[in-house]
Parts: sequence; structure tokens; C-alpha cells
Amino acid sequence: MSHTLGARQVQKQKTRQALLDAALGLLEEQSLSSLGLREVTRAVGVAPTAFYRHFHSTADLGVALVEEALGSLHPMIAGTVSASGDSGERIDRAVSLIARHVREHPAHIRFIARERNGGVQKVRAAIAEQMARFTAEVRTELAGQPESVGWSDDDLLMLAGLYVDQMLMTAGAFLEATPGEVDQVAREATRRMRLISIGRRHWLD
Amino acid sequence: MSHTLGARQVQKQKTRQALLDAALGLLEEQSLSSLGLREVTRAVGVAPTAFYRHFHSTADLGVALVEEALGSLHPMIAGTVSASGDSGERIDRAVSLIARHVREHPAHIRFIARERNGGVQKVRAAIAEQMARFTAEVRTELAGQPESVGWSDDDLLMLAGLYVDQMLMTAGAFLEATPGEVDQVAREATRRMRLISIGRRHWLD
DNA sequence: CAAGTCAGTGAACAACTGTTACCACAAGCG
DNA sequence: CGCTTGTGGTAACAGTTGTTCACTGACTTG
Repeated sequence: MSHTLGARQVQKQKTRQALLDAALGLLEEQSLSSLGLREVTRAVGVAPTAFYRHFHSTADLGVALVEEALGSLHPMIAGTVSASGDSGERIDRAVSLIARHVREHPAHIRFIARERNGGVQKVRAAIAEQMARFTAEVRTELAGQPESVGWSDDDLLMLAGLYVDQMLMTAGAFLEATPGEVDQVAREATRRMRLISIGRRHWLD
Repeated sequence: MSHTLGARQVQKQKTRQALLDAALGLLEEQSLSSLGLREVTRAVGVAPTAFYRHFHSTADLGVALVEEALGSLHPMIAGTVSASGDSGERIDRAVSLIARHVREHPAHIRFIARERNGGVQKVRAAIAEQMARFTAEVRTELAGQPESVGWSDDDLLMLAGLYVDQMLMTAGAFLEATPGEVDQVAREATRRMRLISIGRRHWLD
């Protein structure tokens, strides 16, 4: 979509990415509202003023982090819901996909879980918007399944929201779990999803 | 349980409560990890050093806030689950009880929702402990209901956790909702709870 | 190749932070 | 009553913060 950009832009993007990475690292032990601009630049090794070339404020950086963290989740969510097999197999597959994603990108999902109700309004809004997008995607995915005949659009959206929220909570539980607790978290999450699926099957009774 | 304590202790408790109240107010627009000790004392109108007479740090104050905020929730949760009537009536009652509690103590539940995944480890742990206690209470409450015959203890605990998490998420949704959206949030929460209840009814099939 | 653009630098600013040591003075107690 | 206890206040400390201004020098463009 864009022709090869000059060495100038490349270097700029590299610094910008370094700022994002450093911020994500620092946010493992604090919230965005306490993240200082100087703290980030110090971790990267650039002058504090360089920050302004990329972001207006740390809140702005937070919004960029939301895009980065949730952008990579779109394919996963889609793959989770549209998997083949019966209900039980799909749930197992979904839970292990979540576990893998948390293992590979812990800082990203920690950031989302933390700032979803965090102290920075713009970041909360950005996360809510992306989550609504997820929910809508899951809804259309669910709509194509045979179990969904006779469902109203509203009810499908409700079910999708329930699934999405449950996924994020499961991811958060994986994060806090010690290595020894991971299996138990997975089993609990599986049973929760199974109960929801059972509720889905009898919703129209 | 304690005999009337002297005017000394009374004044101390009053200051302590003022610090807690001021902190809760300040935390509506930021997270605990960015809350400064001086900020709190300034809001109360006492010297910064007075803070140390009551708390070691702002993290300590956060733990105290957890007790205050979740202590008042115990009776509500119990009343929610053990209400009389059929499943649908109990759900409606629970949702409106949540709505009322959010309306009356918005700062408390905002604090809990925010710091549940917040940047302060000790506060996260305190919230997790209280939530586990809630879940256990709901479990024993559920165990006494006729719908629970044949359920294993593990499955009851799973269901209780699902309910408790759903309640907190509903409370959080009420918080972010504009006055015009409140009714829609209530309806969505009701439908979610209903689906879970349906899943419960057919769990042993 | 000259001119201009712009990412990053360095110094300075006023304001703020947590923490310390020391003091004042009212309450509690022998 | 005198003595101790302990809440709260004052003053000062070394560091930190966000933001400004003028600057350098490598890249881009005409």
C-alpha cells in the first residue's frame, strides 16, 4: 500500500517502536497513568524531548499500544470461534490458543487487562472500541453456525460479548497463575465455556 | 466488641477516614500506582507527614480501601443469590441490586474494577483474596438450592466464580454507561445471567 | 550540489515527589 | 498533679517530573 519509505522514516519508526517496547516493559509493574515520559526515554536511551516527535503524551502512547496489542488478536479470535469439530473440541482448542497467546505476548494482554478499567479515559475508550469490534466479529462468526438458527441478532451479540469477556478474563487468569496453576486455570476456563455452550444450546427452549 | 475508645482514638480514626475518602475521590481519574502521598494529604488539609501515622505507603492505603469497598459487598452478594422466587425473578432482583449499589457507591466499585488488574501487587492480591471469599460464599449459597443436587463441589465453585465475575463486570458496565444507556446494560446483563442459568439447568444432562 | 526538512540533543525552568529529623501540644494515666 | 504518649505540624533534603527553547547534523528534494 505504501512504496518503500526512505531511510529517514525507517529510523523514525525504529525509535517509535523502541519507545513502545520500553513502555510496555515498564508497564508490567505499574499503570499507564503513572508512566512518565522521561522514564520511557531513559529506558530507550534518547533525550526526553525526542518523545514529542512521536507522541503528544503518554496517554497517546497508550492508545498506540492498544492498537498494537489488540491488532494481533483479531486473527486469533477469528480462528478460535470458527474452528472445526464439535463444541467440546472447539472449546479445548480455544482455551489452548488463549494459553499460547498469553505465553507469547504476556505484556500485551497484561496491558489490555490492566488499562481496560484503568485511569486514562482515552485508552479505556480505545480498548472498548476494539473490544466492540471483536464482539461484532464473533457475532457474525457465530451467526454462520448451525446452532444459531432462530437466534435474534441481539441475542447473538449478547452471546458473543459473553464469549469475548470470558476470553479476556481467562487470559488474565493465565497471567496471574504460577506455572503449576496453569493447568487448573485451563480446566476451570474450559468448564465455564462448556456451561455457556450448554446454555446456548437450550436458549430457545 | 471494643469498649468506647478515647477521644484520642476517635480523632485519629476521623483523620484516617478522611484520608481514605480523599484518596477514593482522587482515584476516580487515575490509578493507585500514580496516587501520591502528598496529593492525598493536600486534599484532606493535613501535613504530608501525618500520612505516615496511618499508612506505610499509598499501597497500604489501597489495601485498606479494598477492605472498605468489598466489606460492604458481602451482604449484597448474599442477598442477591439467596433471594426467593423463580430463576427469572432472582436474576432481575440481582441486576437491580447491582445497579443500586453502583449508583450509591460508584467510587468503591470503580476502585475495585480498576485495581483488580492494577499495577500494585499487594492490592491485586487483597482483591483476589476477597473475591475468592465471595466465590466461596456464593458456592455454599448455591449448594443449598434444589437445582444443585448431583453437582460436584468443583462444579459449584466454577459456577459461583462465573456468577461473581459476571456481577463485577456488570457493575463495571453500569459505571461506564451514560444515564441513557443504563437500561440497555441492565437488559444485556439479565440475558447473560439467564443464559448461564439455563446452562446450569442442563449441566448434568 | 545547494537548500531545506526534521529526528534527536542539551540546558534550563518551575513545580513536584517521598522521606527525614525535630518540635508543639493535647490526651491519657500513674 | 506531673509524666508519658503520640497525632499532627514545620522545614529542609535530594530527586524527579513535563515542557520550553535554540541547536546540530544527516537525510531528502529540487
